[in-house]
Amino acid sequence: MWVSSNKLLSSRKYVKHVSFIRLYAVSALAHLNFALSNPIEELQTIDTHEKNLVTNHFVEKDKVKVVETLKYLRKDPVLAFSFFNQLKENGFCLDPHAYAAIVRILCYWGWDRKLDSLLLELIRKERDLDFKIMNLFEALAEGFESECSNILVRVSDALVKVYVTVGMFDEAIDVLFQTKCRGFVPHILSCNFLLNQLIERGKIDVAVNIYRQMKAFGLSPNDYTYTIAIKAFCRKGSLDEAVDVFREMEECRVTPNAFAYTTYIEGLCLHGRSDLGFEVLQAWITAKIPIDLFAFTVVIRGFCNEMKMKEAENILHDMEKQGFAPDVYMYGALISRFCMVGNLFKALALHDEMVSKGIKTNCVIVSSILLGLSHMGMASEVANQFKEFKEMGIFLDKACYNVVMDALCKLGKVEEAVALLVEMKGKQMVPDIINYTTLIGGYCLKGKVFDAWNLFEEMKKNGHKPDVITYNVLAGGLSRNGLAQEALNLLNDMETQGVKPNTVTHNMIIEGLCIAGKVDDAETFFDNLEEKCLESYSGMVSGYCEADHTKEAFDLF
DNA sequence: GGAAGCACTG
Repeated sequence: MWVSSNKLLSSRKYVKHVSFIRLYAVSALAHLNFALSNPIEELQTIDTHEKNLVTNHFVEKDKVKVVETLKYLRKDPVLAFSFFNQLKENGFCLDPHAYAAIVRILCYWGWDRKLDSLLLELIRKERDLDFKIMNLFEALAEGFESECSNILVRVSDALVKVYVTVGMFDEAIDVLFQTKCRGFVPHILSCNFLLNQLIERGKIDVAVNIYRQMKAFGLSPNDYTYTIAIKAFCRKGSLDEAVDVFREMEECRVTPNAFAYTTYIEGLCLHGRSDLGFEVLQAWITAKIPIDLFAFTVVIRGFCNEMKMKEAENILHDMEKQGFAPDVYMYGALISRFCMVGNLFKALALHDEMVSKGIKTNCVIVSSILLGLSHMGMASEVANQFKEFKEMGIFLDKACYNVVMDALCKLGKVEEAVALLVEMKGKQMVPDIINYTTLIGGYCLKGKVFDAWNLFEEMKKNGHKPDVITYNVLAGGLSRNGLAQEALNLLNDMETQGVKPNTVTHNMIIEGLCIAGKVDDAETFFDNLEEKCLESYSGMVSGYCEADHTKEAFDLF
C-alpha cells in the first residue's frame, strides 16, 4: 500500500512523512527509539515515575506529529487511513485531535461506512480511552469555520445512527440534543431513525417525549417524522392523538403520504377496529387521497386476526371491482390464516385462484400450507405436497424444509428427515439451529440419543450456538431415555455457555425422567430446584401421572 | 421509512 501511494506524491516533504509513518508502523515501543538505544532494558532500570515522564514527553511530541501527518495526507485517504490503523494496531495512544483529523478525511471523501465503523469502535472502547467521545466534537470544532459545521452535522448524524444501532438510546438522545448548544442542528433523518428504532424496541413513551420536544431543539419534523408519531400513538392505543398528528401536519403544511394514512389504518386494525380501518380506507379512496395497495393488506390482516374471515375475503374480491389487483401478500394473509384454523380446503382453493391469476406463489405461503397440513396430523401429506412443490420448481427455503423434516420425525422417519438435511447442504443451504433442533428431537423420539448427540456436536462445530430450545429438546430426550446424569451434565453445560435454563427445561427433565421410570431421580431434581413456580409443580404432577404414581400426583396437587 | 412462515411444556 505504501508503495502504490508513493507514486502519487513524491516531494521531499512526503519522504519525510513516509519515514515517520514507517517508524511508527513497527511496534508500540518503536517511538521510544528516538531517545533510547536499548529502550526495553533502559526502561527497566528507571522507576515508573521517570518512565511515565519519558514516555509522555515523546508521546506528546508525537501526537502533534501524527495530526500534522494526517493533515498532510488528506489528499491520499487510503494512505491516511492505513497510517491511522497502523498506529492503532501498534498501541499508539491516539487523542481526540488525531481522531478529528482522520474523521475530517473520511467526511471529505464521503467514506460513510468507514466513519460508522470508526465511531462504533470508539464507542466500544470508550471506557479504555482517556477522553470522552464528546471531546471529539470539541476537536472537530477547532477546524476551519467553513467546513466545520458541515462535519459536525455529519459526525453527529453518524454517531446517532451508530448509538441507535447498538441500542445505546440515551447516548443517541444526548448527541441529538446537545447539538443545539454547539450551534448546529443534525439532519431530521437521524432523529427519525432514532424515533423509529425506539418504537421498534417498545420504548414508545420515550419516542413520544422526543417527538414533543424536538421542535424546541430546532428540529423540523418532516412527513416521515409525523408518520412515526402516528405509529407511536397507535401502538400506545392513543388513536385520538394519532388523528391530532394529521391536524398538526396540516398546520405545518406537510402533506401526509401513503405511509401516514396506512399507518393510521394499521393502528385501528391493531386495536380490534378493522371494520373502522376499512371504512376509513374506503373513505380515503373515495376522497382520492393517495393510498397504496399495502393498506388493503393491512385491513385484510386485521380482519384475519379478528377471525372475521368472510370480511377479509370480501375485501380481496371487492377491491378488484374497484380496479385494484390483489397481490401475493393479500392472498398470503388469507391462506395462512385459513391454514392456521384448519380450513385447508379453503386455503388451497385460494392458492389455486391466486396462481390462476398469474400471481406467483412463494416459499412463505408454501410453508404455511405445509404447516397447516402438519397441524391437521397429515404428516405424510406434508411430505407429498413438499415433493410436488419442489417438482414445480418453487424455491423452498429452510423453513419449508423444517416443516417437512418435523413431519417426518413425527412419523418416526428420522432417517428420511436427515436425508433432507443432506439435500439442503447439497443445495448450498446452510441449516440453522431450528433445523438441527428439529432433527435432534427426531432422533430422541426414536431413542437414538447418540445420533442426537452427534448432531448437537455437528451443529456446534458448524458455528451454531444452541439456544434454550435446543437444550430443552436434548435435555428432554436424554431424560426420557433414562440418561439422568447426562441430562444434568447438559444443564451445567448450558449454564457455562450462558444459556439460562427455564421452567420448560426443568419440566422436560422431570417429565422425561418419570416417563423413563426414574421417578426418584425426578423427585430429587424437583426438590433441589431453587425456585419453584406453579409450572414446576405442574411438571412434577404430570410426571407422576405419566409414571402412574397417581396418589403422589394428587398429594402434590 | 412499511409486508408473512419453521424447533421445547400444556
